[in-house]
Amino acid sequence: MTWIHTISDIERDTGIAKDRLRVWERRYGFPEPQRDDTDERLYDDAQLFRLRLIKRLLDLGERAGRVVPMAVDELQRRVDNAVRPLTGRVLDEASDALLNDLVVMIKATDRKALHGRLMHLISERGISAVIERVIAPLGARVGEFWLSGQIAIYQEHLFTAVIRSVLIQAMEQLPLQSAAQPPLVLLATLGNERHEIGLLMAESMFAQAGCDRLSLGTSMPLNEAVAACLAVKPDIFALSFSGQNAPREVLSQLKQLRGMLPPATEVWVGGSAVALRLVTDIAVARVFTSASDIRSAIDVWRASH
Amino acid sequence: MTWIHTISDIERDTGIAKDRLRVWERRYGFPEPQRDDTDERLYDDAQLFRLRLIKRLLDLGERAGRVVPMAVDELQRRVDNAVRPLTGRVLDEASDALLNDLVVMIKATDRKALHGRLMHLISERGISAVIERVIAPLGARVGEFWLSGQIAIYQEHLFTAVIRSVLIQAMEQLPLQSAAQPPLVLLATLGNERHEIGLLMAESMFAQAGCDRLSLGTSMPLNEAVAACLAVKPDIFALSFSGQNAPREVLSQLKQLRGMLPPATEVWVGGSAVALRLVTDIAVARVFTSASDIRSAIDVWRASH
DNA sequence: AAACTATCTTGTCTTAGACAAATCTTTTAA
DNA sequence: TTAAAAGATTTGTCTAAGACAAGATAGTTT
Repeated sequence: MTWIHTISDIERDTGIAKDRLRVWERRYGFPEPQRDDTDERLYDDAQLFRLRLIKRLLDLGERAGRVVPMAVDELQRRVDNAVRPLTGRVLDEASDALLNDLVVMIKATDRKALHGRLMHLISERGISAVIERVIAPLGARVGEFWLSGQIAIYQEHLFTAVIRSVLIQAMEQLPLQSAAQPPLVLLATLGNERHEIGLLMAESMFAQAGCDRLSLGTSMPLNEAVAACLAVKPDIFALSFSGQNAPREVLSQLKQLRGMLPPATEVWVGGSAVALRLVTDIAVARVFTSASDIRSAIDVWRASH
Repeated sequence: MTWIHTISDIERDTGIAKDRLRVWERRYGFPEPQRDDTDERLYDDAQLFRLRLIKRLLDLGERAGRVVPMAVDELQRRVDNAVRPLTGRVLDEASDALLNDLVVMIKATDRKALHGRLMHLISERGISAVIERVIAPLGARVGEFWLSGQIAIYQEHLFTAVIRSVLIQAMEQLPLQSAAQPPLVLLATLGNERHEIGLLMAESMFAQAGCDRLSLGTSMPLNEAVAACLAVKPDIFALSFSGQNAPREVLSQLKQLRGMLPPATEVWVGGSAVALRLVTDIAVARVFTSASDIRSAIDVWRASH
């Protein structure tokens, strides 16, 4: 079954504005959609798919003039290359098999099996190990499968729903550590970032480290995030960025943020590392590439307060 | 402090597309923004505020030609009139004072007090009573305060965060009712609907009624929601609509949904009643105007299965 | 190598006109 | 009197090509 999409559909599905699509067509000759009887653009599935790849590469820092005219397989190759070093941290066979099992459950929308398996894993190995070795790489795989059309949006939502429920349940079950003055962590995701899983994983790690935490949820406008931070006065402001974010955008947001927050508030960021490699150089925020680092960072923080 | 907004800001903050803003200016003479040195539109706070009121009335079913040229106080009056019958279910003094207390906490961003007070109320009166008499009307008030600029977006997010955490905690604490075959409820919010609280309240009610439930979260595209429903095969598909939704839109979505789902799957909808009055007439979904009805409806459902 | 300048690139804004789908109003028929 | 059909209006979104500023790249100089 092949579908026909209007320019509005394409804008919604890819995040590329209508103006931008039209100007690409004028300048680079792609996409050149069919027209209906009133001369309005009608895009097909192949164009949508190619545009998704293009968007991904643009978010990774490529320039429009270079990638827009590129053929599909070339685009695919480049996306794979860019993504491999992140997704494919060499895994042993057992872990790989486990992940495959879980992916099969997601594709079969077998939420009960997924939920049960994950809860069992957590009780066996502990929450932080499962986050780092199972949930995080699983999230990356799901993202890739979605990009290549092997997983539907609703399956991704179901996956998110299951992870959300698993992690919340696991957090509730953590023993109450009544430290005298636990650090207060404010969590959020900036701008258009709708990926909740990264945020949940971070929150779980903070929970396990005995922190007092408050999550603002996803998609906070920058100035609102700052306002919230000034009002709540957390010790740490933790942000999560997925691969969907353009590196430039991330960097500029973080710089602005740092400038507007009191120096005493630490800014910690985590997520897919593409965007964050840039940040490490500039001392604008503390970058976490691995979930387990949060634990030790909190210990250090505690020691110095 | 008065702020200047570009047309993109206005689009983001009000949800009114740029084209629409320009054509209103051309046709109705409002908004007529200042221009910068390159002739680009610059809107001020008063215009933004008036546009928010206009958007609200449009969502309530008014037509653009009528409301766009209207003066602010007239707009305000009409919004108040439209909203009163929903928000203002006559409250006794004690309840009113309680709500005022809670609003004060929100304005002071005192999340701990809010969390504590709500948890205490729940342990005292039970989750469903608190949802119906406290959280639901509180949500309505917060929405109104946000519209009139007395509550910032981040405060609304904080409020949502606190409610989310309170309700999840309360759900976890519910006794495990191991009925033989609990009904499976799939929950979601359609389209642009980002209001999570309604969904959480519904989920809590289902949880209390001993249902097996799975929430897809907010903003599911219609066709994806259908796909999810076909895959999960729930007994009940529960949808939440806030006042942000245009009645027509809601109705058309529900009709489409009903047509695409198997007849055995019941569709239950709830939320601010404006949009839903329409639905009651057409037998397309079961409408809930009060949270407590869910409980008895589930009992009925159980009896017949 | 760092800093400055100039040249491209690229996204977004501008204009006014056209049109289809939705909604309202009027007319016609049962 | 009510219901259906027809006509008129409203309204959101599309179209075109041009302009421009901010950002990125390349070239030059210190």
